[in-house]
Amino acid sequence: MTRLRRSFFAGPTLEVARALLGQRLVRLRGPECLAGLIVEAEAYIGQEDMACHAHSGLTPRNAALFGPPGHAYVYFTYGMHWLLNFVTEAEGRPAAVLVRALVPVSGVATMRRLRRGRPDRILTDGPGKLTQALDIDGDFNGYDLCAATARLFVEAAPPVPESAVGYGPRVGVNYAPEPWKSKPWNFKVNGDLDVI
DNA sequence: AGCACGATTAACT
DNA sequence: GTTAATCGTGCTC
Repeated sequence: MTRLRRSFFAGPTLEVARALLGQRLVRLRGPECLAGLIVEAEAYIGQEDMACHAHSGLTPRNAALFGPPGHAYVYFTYGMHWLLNFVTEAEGRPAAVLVRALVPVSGVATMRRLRRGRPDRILTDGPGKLTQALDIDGDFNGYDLCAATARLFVEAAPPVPESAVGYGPRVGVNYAPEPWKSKPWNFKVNGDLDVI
């Protein structure tokens, strides 16, 4: 399987988010390969986007957002959860795609253990859950997903047909003013294909 | 130095 | 449907 290259992540964030649906997120952990197909993603685009962490400028926390595309932006929230993003567009322009849900395809036994024996259907169906299942934390903030030796990257997989894609407002950003609160920048694979 | 809150989850009623 | 958990960050004093 071929890995998605930096030129992919350098594209417009909405296109990248849409195209990421169905692609395979791979996390090599020691001798193991943990992987899942991306079934929900969300775009955060630029300093003008009041729901984007970059809205009030560069800080130590969000620095990776301003960095080159194809790197991870991983941040800590609610005092307990790590969330994984892929940095997009040109270096200096803060934009990213939040990975919100996966369908596990490899290393499921390990994911169950990392998720403390929870049922398979809730292993990776949320942004904080999938980082737990794939053992992704702040150590991956700023990580280059396109490096030859990367242990976290995205592999090309069959694209999801347009008929299976749902568009909606982003989750958990009700604090943001309009129009940002209602931008339909959440992309998800409709139910039936969740079990590929 | 102090404080309010979050791109969430899980365990309640 | 409601709420506790839990702490780094960024803003105010």
